[in-house]
Amino acid sequence: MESSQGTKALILDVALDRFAEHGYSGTTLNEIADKVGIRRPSLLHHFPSKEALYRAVLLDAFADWFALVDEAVAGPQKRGWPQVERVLRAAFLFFEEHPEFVRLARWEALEGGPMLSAELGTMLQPLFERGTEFLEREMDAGRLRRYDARQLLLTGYGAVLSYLSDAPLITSLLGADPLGPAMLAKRRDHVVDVLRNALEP
Amino acid sequence: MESSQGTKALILDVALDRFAEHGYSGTTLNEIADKVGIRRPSLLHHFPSKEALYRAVLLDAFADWFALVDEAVAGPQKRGWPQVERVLRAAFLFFEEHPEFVRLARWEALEGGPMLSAELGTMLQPLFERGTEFLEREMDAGRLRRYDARQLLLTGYGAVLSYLSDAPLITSLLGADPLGPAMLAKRRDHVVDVLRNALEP
DNA sequence: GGTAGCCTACCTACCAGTAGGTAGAGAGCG
DNA sequence: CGCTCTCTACCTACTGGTAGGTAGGCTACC
Repeated sequence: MESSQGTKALILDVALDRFAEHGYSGTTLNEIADKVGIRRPSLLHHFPSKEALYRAVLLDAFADWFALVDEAVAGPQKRGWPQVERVLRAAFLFFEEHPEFVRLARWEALEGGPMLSAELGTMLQPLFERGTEFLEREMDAGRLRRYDARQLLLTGYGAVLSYLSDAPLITSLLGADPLGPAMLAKRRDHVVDVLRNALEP
Repeated sequence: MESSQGTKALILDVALDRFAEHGYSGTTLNEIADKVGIRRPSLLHHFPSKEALYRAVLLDAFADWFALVDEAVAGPQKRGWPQVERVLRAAFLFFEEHPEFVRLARWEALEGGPMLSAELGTMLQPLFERGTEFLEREMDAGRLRRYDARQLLLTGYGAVLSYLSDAPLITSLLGADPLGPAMLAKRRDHVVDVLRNALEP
């Protein structure tokens, strides 16, 4: 019971870390089991298969993300750019604090594994639609410059997540740790800045 | 000789396709050999190891990319936004025509394999620096709105490449093929649009 | 209270399958 | 002939997953 819960949670923790680091096919169960401190069969006692473990990790991670979005949207509703900035900053902060989530999502987006097309797609779609509708409403009201709302969401997605997921590459380009506090703050302000100038009417 | 050259080129071709599709660890030599139409040992006659093959593929792909950049920059130099748009559109077109390159680069950026930090990093850095210098010059001259030039380059990188590399995810969000001609044109114009509004003084 | 039965968590030993890579022989050709 | 290319046959290492067993805690019944 107690040790079970602890172990299971620990496995999920370690697995998130490894899958985020090396992707699904780049991670082995032995690797995870070793880090947890048990043998592979013991790991498979808690999760019936590698894929089941991966699913659990993915669903867990996205549950956190959905929770954040709900919370961010539930807050004091503003209009036009201020609301966009509010959500943008909340998302950025979440990603900063969950770098494993970002990389996990990126792997998933690249691989387009079975999880994605099936469950994740249908989980993300409503979110995407909600964002689209908000942007279109604000554009119609003239509070934001007009763009294709879906394209705009994808632009934000790319601008924010690429930086955080591609840290290895960006490190070698910038010659500095892109995930350090100073650089993160710089990045956050930059993206906000660019989008504000592009969006404010 | 002839068949050797042909086979070697064919191997590189197929390997690019597979590595772009499933990444390094998700691709097997058998998979490549099968598609080429030879046995794995025959493949290993042309490239001493999987890693060597991967290196060759990566270097080949980036050689194409560097060639394009040189060409794009060599053209009739303009100033301010028009030059940015020119290069941006050239890059976008190149990526559209080389979707395998985009995904390969993305995978590399994520994995941050040994290739990246060592060779690719040092290959991309001068390019990055050149872009930075151009942007800073134009900003100093007041022909572009002021931003952190490096951050701006990374934003462009993310906005363009995410869309093209994450096609599987975006398909399920958009409910349409993001790599179809119509969608590509839409994306191209959107990114140009956003950046113009953000950059023109 | 002791003890029999069951359950959870973990182990070692093993399975079949597949990964990348090697050895060596045969074919075709200059 | 020698050289290049390809093959079959093989190797070792390791993959995800299974079989079977053990230690220890909880519950129930005498």
